[in-house]
Order: sequence, then structure tokens, then C-alpha cells
Amino acid sequence: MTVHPVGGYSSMPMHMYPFPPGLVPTQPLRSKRRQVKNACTNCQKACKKCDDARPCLRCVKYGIAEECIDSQRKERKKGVKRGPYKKRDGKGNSAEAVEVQEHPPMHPPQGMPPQATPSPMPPYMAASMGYPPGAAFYGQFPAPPTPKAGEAGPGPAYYPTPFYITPVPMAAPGQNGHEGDSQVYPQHPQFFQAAILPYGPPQGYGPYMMHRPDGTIQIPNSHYAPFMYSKPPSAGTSNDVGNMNGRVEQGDENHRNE
DNA sequence: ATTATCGGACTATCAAAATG
DNA sequence: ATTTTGATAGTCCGATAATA
Repeated sequence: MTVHPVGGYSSMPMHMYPFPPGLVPTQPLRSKRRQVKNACTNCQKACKKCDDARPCLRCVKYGIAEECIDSQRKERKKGVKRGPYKKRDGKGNSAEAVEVQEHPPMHPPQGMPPQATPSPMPPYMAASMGYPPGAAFYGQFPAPPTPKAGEAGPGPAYYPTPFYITPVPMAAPGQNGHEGDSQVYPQHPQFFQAAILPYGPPQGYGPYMMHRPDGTIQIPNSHYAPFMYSKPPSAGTSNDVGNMNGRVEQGDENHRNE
């Protein structure tokens, strides 16, 4: 899995978020899909995921980095008349549509501290992997926050602190007091825990890791290395070194279909 | 098996309308 | 002045077709 969060959270939609056995929510928990503010022309044309960095990951991967430019956004129409709104009741709620809570309160697993305030997504599930909230891209440096009209122009380059993730295999069935448990524990990357380490940037990788042309580092043995590790773009455009054990990113949110 | 294409679901944005 | 609402513009998921 490539750690490639775009925006505040992982780009992996919550409905695909790796829930360990026993933590699978009963309600379909689906986070919002994060979108970049402005996709490059290439990604836009291809209807593919872009990122905030220029050149974007996809353009780098396809060797068209020099053609990676922001697409033009057209101005929103003004003066469009709108029909009357649904009246709100006295409490500021909409008079109609008393909706069922999209995500009913969920309780953290044992050992997790209770939340003081409810949030749409419990932090223990929403925990950012890869970049911390606000970061745009793990392997490249995002553009500085766009200044609003009237503000000063872009400041110095904006480099949020990225993280690397160290996979930690979970205990296999039978090792945790569930001997004989009929539940099948899939041997799949999604069931690995991750220890998050600050990085900056690593100088060496394990012998089992491989550089990919797109600037990520692939760990062939998905049994122990389910995550993709990223590295800065300057180190990225080497030749693909091949794949020893199939595509780790198979089924990966960020490298499917690319 | 891999890559390209693209329909349409989904999200972000922001001005109009509503409210305090 | 601030908040809410909803329309619009845009992103990109995921299915399928094309190609190597």
C-alpha cells in the first residue's frame, strides 16, 4: 500500500480503510473522498487522481513531468437566482429532513480512551497514515497554501513533516487466545498495524525494498511489507527494478489502475 | 497482464438566501 | 454580519475496452 494521503487524511476512502479483525464496523463507514484543488491537465484528461505537487506523481511516472501544469478553472457563474430554501426550525435546524445520523456513535475498542466530543469519524480510525493532516503528498512537496485574494503571495516552500510507516504484523490466530477461533484471518496487508515514524528523508532502505519510477518504494514481500514507502522526487526517477512478488499495490487505493 | 478510456458518482467551492 | 443552502464546476473511482 502506498502511503499517499492527499489532504488531511489518507486518500484511501474510509470504506476501504483497513480494519483489523473485530473492528469492522457494522455501519458502512465511508470517508469523504479527498480531491486536489486543481488537477493537472494530464490527470484531468485521463480522469485520474492527481496531487498538489507539480509535477504530480502521475506525470512523473509517465515521464511527462514537464507537461504537468495546472488546468484552468473557469469562473463560477454569478447572479444565478435560486429558489426558496427549506425553512429551518427555531433551533436552526432544517424544518424537514431530520436525518438519521450518518455515523451513529461508535465506541473505541477496549483500551482506547473515550472521546470527549463526538466526531464523524473516531480518531482511532481516522488516524492519519503517511503525512500528517494538512499535508498534500507524501513523496513530493506540496505547493504552499494558496493565498486568498488580498493576501501576500506564496511564501517560502511549504514542507510539512511527512511520516514513514513501519508495518508491524499482527498476531496470528491462535497467538492471542483465540485458538480454534473459526474466523479466518486474511493474510492481507490491510491487517497490519502501523507504527508511524517521522522521517526525513531516509538515506537507506532495506534490501527488500525497491525504488519505483513513480518515486515510491515498493516492498515486494507483502506478507511483511504491505506498505509502500515514499521518498522525495529527486530520488525517484530511476528505472523500475522489477517486482519480486507481484504488485503490492494490487488493490491499493493509490496505485490501482495506473 | 497491463494500460487507456470515460461515464458518472462524488466532492469542493462559493454566491444567494435565510437568519440573528 | 453570519450562517445555511444548493447549484455548479471539478475530481477521480471503477468498469470496460484496447493493446502489448
